[in-house]
Amino acid sequence: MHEELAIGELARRSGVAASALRFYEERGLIHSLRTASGHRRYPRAMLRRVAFIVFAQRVGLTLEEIGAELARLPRDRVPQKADWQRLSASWRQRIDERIAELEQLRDSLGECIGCGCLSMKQCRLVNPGDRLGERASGPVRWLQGRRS
Amino acid sequence: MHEELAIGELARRSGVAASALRFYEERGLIHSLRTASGHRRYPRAMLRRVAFIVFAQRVGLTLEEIGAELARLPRDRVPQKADWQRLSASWRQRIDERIAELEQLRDSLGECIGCGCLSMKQCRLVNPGDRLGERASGPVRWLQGRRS
DNA sequence: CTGACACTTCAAGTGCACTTGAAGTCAAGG
DNA sequence: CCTTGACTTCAAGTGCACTTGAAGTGTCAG
Repeated sequence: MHEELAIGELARRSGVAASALRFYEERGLIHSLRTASGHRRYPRAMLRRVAFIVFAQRVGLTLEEIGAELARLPRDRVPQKADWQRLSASWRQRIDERIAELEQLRDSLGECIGCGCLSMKQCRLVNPGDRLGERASGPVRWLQGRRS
Repeated sequence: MHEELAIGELARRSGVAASALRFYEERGLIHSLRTASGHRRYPRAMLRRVAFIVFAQRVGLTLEEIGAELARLPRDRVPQKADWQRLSASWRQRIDERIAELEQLRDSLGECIGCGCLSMKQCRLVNPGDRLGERASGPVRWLQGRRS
């Protein structure tokens, strides 16, 4: 087993397509060293970085936001467990907010959907007061507050 | 207050842009009657239908899926509370699954992100065994199971 | 040396959910 | 009658996250 990974190997191990990895590099989310012939080589630690990207996407961050998070990692050394934990700490709140929204949505099924309150006078879904940590490209106002 | 709504009125009351309403009509999600001059007129019940669409999107359904759900509504009468509840009943499971995923994600923060298990041998995030009820256009394999 | 296959760049295409713009029509007040 | 604003259609554009294709180079087994 080699010390460094080719793009195909990283793709296979991470489950992320090679084209996506090149795209991430273009966007500055990951970096690569090159062989004399121009082929990308990744240190094994890149696997964890790609993992972070995938997880963060599931949490609902855009690639731009993920890039901003990754920029907070130390550049002078390989990130340690504590570094990753520090970054992902901010996810916790985001996840909790999204869970709260989904629970409210669930508990309101049949109540708000079925009733006449959707004219937005008194429905408790109208102003949940939480920001939604989810990529939602659809129309939002019932349930408030655009993509944040 | 008129018995029927113009598109601007429906847009204002629902918070959904008029252009989006026209788009929904094009996709068959909503329908309109026309005045002699071709302007759209919506019955007040359309407000609830649009509400359903917005809510369903927050739950993570695509417009195509929402259209399929709406097609199950009775066509010979205005949908009643029970009709809407029947449709949204299927959301409950979807919401619960998504909540479970988020909880697992949250509880694994720092544990899986920080550790070395992301080489996908033993990480418990790799095979959560649940289908993710979320539009996720990103790469998926850690955390399994593409968009459905 | 010859295939086969992995890799390279760059441009264009995809899917979803819309939005925007152009060009024109309709409705109501002054 | 004139203007203003809401409406109409149709085509094209947008943002995100990639994917696909073309044309070419590198690597390695036999």
